[in-house]
Amino acid sequence: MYNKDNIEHLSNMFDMLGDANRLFIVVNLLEGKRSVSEIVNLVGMSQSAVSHQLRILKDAKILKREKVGKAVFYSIADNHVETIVKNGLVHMQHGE
Amino acid sequence: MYNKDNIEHLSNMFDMLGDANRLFIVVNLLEGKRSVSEIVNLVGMSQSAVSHQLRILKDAKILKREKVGKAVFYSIADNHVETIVKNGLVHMQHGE
DNA sequence: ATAATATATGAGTATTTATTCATATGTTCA
DNA sequence: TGAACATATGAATAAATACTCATATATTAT
Repeated sequence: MYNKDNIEHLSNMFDMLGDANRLFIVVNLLEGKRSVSEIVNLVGMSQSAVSHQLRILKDAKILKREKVGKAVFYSIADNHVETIVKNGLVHMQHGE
Repeated sequence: MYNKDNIEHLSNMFDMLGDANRLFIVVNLLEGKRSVSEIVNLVGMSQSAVSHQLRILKDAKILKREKVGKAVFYSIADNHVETIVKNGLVHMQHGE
């Protein structure tokens, strides 16, 4: 049977991806890092709301943060996240 | 870029799996169908709480329901769900 | 028909969560 | 230094959520 810690960890990850706005952000970051303002434009939420969500995603280690001048870039933290999201998308596209 | 409907659909799915108790139920069902009372014993929640969550999972088409006598069996609805959960577990087990 | 067992459900409640609004912080440029 | 820009943050609020408790429904057995 499966390790309960793994399950809890995985459920946290799914929980982070279980919000359409957050998932939309993460999916867009599959193509590479983006600044906060780029993300704001893509997702169509307020700057504040985006910033709050980015903090949540960073704290959960779904995203990582990198500051360049006055801009801040976010990108996907590791390839586990990337794979899980990509796998999910593949399954969505194949009907049902 | 990715279809917004797919993303929303996928986020719903992640949302369903984003609760440790629900994910624990689903993971246990990877091994096959289980009755409600079996699930109650496995997960250690009250019968009522389990029943509520099973209904949520069934409505979200994560699980399907099958009645046999006075027992009700739940099982994973389709192999998309199965694959997403299994992939997730694999990634959890390989460190991070 | 009644009791026993299995599951479901509705109401109520407490907690979590996502947003907004206002403002703070940090950085570059004039 | 001060204005302009980019991002972050705290408080407040509204909505969603996961329980519990009590009870309903359905099935089987006596």
